[in-house]
Amino acid sequence: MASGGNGGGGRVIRVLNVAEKPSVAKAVSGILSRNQGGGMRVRDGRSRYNKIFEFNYTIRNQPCQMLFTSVTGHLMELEFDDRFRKWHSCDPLHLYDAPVRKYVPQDKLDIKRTLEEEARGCQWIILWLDCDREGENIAFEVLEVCRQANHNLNVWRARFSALIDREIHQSVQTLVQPNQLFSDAVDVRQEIDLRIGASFTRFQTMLLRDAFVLDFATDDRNLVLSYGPCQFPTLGFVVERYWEIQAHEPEEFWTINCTHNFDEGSATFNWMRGHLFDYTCAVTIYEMCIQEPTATVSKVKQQEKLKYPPHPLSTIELEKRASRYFRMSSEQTMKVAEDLYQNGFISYPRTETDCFSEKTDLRRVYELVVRHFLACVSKPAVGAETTVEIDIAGESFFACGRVILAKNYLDVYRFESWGGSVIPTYTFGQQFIPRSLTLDSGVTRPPPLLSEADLLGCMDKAGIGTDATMHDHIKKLLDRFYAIKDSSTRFSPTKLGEALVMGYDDMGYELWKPYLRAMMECDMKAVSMGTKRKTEVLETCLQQMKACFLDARANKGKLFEAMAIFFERSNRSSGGEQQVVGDVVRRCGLCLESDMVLRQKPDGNFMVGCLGYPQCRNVVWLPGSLSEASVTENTCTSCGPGLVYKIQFRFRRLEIPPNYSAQHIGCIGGCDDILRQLVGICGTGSRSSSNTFGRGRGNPTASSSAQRGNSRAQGSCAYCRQTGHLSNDCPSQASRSCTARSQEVDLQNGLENLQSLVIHVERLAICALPILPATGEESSFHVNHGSAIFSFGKIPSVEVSAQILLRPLAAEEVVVAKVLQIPVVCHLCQQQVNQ
DNA sequence: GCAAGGTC
Repeated sequence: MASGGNGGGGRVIRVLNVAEKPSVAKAVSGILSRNQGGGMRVRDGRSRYNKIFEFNYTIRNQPCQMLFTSVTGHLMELEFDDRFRKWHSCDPLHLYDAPVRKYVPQDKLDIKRTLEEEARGCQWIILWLDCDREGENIAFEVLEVCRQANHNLNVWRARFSALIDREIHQSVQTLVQPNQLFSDAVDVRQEIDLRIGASFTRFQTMLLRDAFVLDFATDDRNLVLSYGPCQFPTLGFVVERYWEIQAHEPEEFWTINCTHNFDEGSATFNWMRGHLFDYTCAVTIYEMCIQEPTATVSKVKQQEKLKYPPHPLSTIELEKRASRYFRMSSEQTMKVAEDLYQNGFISYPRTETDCFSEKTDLRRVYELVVRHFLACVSKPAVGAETTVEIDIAGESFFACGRVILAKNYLDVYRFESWGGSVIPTYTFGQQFIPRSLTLDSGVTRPPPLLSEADLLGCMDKAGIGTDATMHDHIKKLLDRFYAIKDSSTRFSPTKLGEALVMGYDDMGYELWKPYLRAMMECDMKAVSMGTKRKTEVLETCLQQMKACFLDARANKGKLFEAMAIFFERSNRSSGGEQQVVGDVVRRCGLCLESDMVLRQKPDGNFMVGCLGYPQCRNVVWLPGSLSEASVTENTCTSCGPGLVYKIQFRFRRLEIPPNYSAQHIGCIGGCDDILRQLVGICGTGSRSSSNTFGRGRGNPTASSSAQRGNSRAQGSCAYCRQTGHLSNDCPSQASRSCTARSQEVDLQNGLENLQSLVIHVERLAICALPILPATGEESSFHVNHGSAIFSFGKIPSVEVSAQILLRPLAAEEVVVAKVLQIPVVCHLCQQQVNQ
């Protein structure tokens, strides 16, 4: 370490030390002051929680007078400028550009004053914040406050991972500089979370709250329908499982069971085949067994089995187990853990625990923590397990028996058990006649609703929230009336929660899935590693989310439709008008039976839909920026079959780019470039699976709200959304890949038809950037493919709008990427995957 | 009245 500019020689310098929480300030001061002359003194700061410890210490031969205080987590918060704070102060869209500022909230002002006062009298500052990204960000918050009070501070960062003597002494002798990149990554997260959260929350609250009778809320005028990048995916997990259960169709299966009794006892033998769904097949085998029922022992295996104690308790594991064993909510568990920590019984509950108090306490969480610790350091339980296999008429059956030899850790860990079962002794080749041989039937059952432990597991796996915040997100679902928890701590969505997820799902968005958060996490990592710049990530992400927001707003009809399934319309809003039957635009090319007419939806968006609805769901959605539309008497000379009447459009000036005219006479038959471009820029009134401008493939009913229930389950096919098979086995896959192949050939043969390709990509995308990159311009965007993130590199020499996909890449998209010669590179292995 | 992240 360089010698401090204000230090030098033997003169004692004053060093301000700041920890993230009072307990760390106290613990580190205790370690550093031990065996130092003068001992340790404590005095109050302006905040009653954050004391100041004083002692002498020598850093690299420099005698120091150490002042050690703390903050309590983040010192600052990010907020919009005052003029954007009120909900009706601006269009929520502006929250993507509105100025934001960091400020010290009222309840942290006393800590700020302490820091300012103490910093004035010091030459050095050592930042002892936790060594993670949030800690680094807090370090810069502390620094900002202290530097304003004293410009000449010499700044150092202590890196430590445990509050043990050796590590603390070593870290203070090898001080480093704070890491700006780590802090930048947190700045990015904060700003994105704030802008997305506030814009979508205001949007959906103001859109839906007054439009429907939300009977569950006592005061629905003050209800907030919040959206957040963590709370919504958490809700998504709950809804997805709920839909999976709804979609489950019980299926009868058949199994053969065999029992054997003799002097030593009895045994139940299970059929090696498990069960069969084919009754005829099961009956045939059963009859074979009945005719030759003599059982011959074909295998006897004896082995020692160990049951291992649990791993040390992490915060999430503590929450899961308390929920499983005691049915305590994760929020309640964290409250108790916090209390135990405050009273000195357990170590800090929000980070991994590596020390345990010897004191005892009757509180259940404490008992769990202690017993868990004791189990961790105990020996595994030991059992002797016997497996016997028998043969009856060529069919195999097996039975297992277990004797517990030593309970070991199970003695102390009373929350777990290991059942034993005794079976008689069998020898190889032994024969016997079973006591019973039965053909039994059963039905498949759906998975259970998600338990709190399941939900925590899903969040943990998907990286939603941190160990300190997961329980908050779960509680938020309950507080917002998005989900309920039943008496067995299992979660199901409320009508509101289901409607919101359904609405976004019908738009084709996966805003309720964890991919967005995963992508943000990926970007944050890139910022903290220095491979991407903070401004670049912020700009890209917010631009994409703004486009997504615009698109969601243009498709708000889908949210309306989903809400209307569950709730009565309210007379408080003006959105309840009936749809008017409009003028005929053309004959429907899908059902060939009805006319397509121009209509304005209750939410204001325009569409050209088939009068054969609901039997025929052919629809063409028009740009979201339309204020008026009327069918003219002019017909298009290039589109067909049959007459296609042109439409007079009037667009909202502020919602279209300046180089487009607000008045336009256009055609929906597919020839109109201007209309197509405006759809690309402004989005449409819907993103239903029906095609835009009547092109491309479309399963006209795939995402219809009316089909809900059976089509959304996790177990349903990702391609056709039908149940009964997964995407791997999709019967439509064969024809689908043929389509993809022929399309590939078509496209390769005639890349002049690029417009349809652009539309094709758009239709599949979750949200489209409104800005078209210039031809050949370098750009990049990400694609989440299963668990891997792909990035599209150079935009090829065609005009195609950049996309951001928040879901796995479909086969057709891979073809599109291939045809466009877009390299798809795996972020994880850096290999090109579509060569 | 919005987010998520610290911690009291």
